[in-house]
Amino acid sequence: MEPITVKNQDMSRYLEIGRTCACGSLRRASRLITKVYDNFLQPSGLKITQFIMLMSVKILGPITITKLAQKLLMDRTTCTRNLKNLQGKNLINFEQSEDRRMKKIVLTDQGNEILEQSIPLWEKAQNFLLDKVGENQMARLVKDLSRTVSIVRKK
Amino acid sequence: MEPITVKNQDMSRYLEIGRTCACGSLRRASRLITKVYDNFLQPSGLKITQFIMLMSVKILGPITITKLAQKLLMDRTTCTRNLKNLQGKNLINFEQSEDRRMKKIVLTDQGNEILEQSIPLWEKAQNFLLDKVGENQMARLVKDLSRTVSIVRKK
DNA sequence: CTTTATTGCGTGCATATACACCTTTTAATC
DNA sequence: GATTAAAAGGTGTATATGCACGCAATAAAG
Repeated sequence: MEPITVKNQDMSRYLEIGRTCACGSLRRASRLITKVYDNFLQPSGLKITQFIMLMSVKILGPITITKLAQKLLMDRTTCTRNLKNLQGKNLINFEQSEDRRMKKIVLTDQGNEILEQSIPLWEKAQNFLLDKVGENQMARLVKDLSRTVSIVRKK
Repeated sequence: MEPITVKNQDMSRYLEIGRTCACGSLRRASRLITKVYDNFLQPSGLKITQFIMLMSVKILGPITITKLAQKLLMDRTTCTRNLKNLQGKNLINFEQSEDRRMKKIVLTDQGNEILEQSIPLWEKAQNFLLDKVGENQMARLVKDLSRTVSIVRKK
């Protein structure tokens, strides 16, 4: 019987890892929730990532790629390519700056328009979750995520 | 003054969306935490996604692609391609089943070995987070994520 | 036993993500 | 002012992600 016992012990260790891995939980949830938002946003032609980037540019005004990437905790080169997609859809554009190393990202008129149109769709997704998960639960989750990020980023 | 007032009102609306979007929070956190685990796992040659998939195959035994994808809340075709990478590294393989539609995923010997070797690296990452975030905080986050996923998945 | 539905899987396409490495431009140092 | 350091950005490569569509094998319906 011993081999079986040993095997079972090992298995419970693996199960424990599977249950407790913070990254696994995050990525699983991220995939699921992303799909929810993407589905609701579909009529706008935007995915939630694109919506978030447009919204960020709207809020942070003309901003450089590097700084936007920092705000979104995204690799700069990821940001570059995501922005290129948005430029291809005519939703953002790049302004040449005085400092010729950098360019400033700005929303186009069409970008503003699409963003405005997609906000109600975002609200539908958000409310769908609020209804299901509960307002308190959801607020706590968002807050905990934000706090976790702050702590982990601290050097 | 009115145009400015209106403009500011709109801006606070955008800010509110940016702060409260569950998907934005999740994806930001997911990017950051993924990087933490990927860094710790680097000596193993695995990324956290691959580690999780190997671990899942270890736990769920010989399992079909579709069922593994369901467990991981991952699109089946994503699962297929991720598995193809792992097969390329000789970490998993496919067994032909009686039902010739399906194949069963199994760990190779090398897959078992690499998984075993990478567990201490995963533990380093997990402990790094536990230290920073705190045990209770982290447990709550993982639990909340799991609960959220359960609720959202319910039809 | 044929027809139809379902199940499991693969591929093409597009987006998202990040690392390594490189170029260009500005800032700092001497 | 020349040299060096730092900052901003781009490209190549690789992995991760999911949708639309199609194929083959099995199960269900008639």
